[in-house]
Amino acid sequence: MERSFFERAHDVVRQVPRGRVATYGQVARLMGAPRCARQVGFAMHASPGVAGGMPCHRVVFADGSLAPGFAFGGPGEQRRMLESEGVAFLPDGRVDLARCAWEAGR
DNA sequence: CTTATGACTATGA
DNA sequence: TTCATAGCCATAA
Repeated sequence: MERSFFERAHDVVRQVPRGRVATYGQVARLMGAPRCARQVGFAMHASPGVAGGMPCHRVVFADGSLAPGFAFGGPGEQRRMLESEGVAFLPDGRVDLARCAWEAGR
């Protein structure tokens, strides 16, 4: 079975532990496509959702910003969900990558 | 084959 | 610091 780019992205995002966040570029690199951060984002959009085993809310921009136009029920909903998992936020409204950035194999 | 789109990232002003 | 633009590459038509 050939795994589409989507499925590979899903596979990597699924490995992100609770209370941790990963950047699109990081996910792309782990799946063997360091230049395909945008395609990862598109895969998230096309993902089955959190209920489908895809914690796409744990995937953020390289600077810790959350995805614009989010659709889990509202942008504030994603932040609430991440905080509920133990992710720290900065006063600017960005994720504290210095504390919650996910490292592969950990 | 080419063109258009996009939940990104890096760079410059 | 923030904002705008260019480059990147997979997928669809």
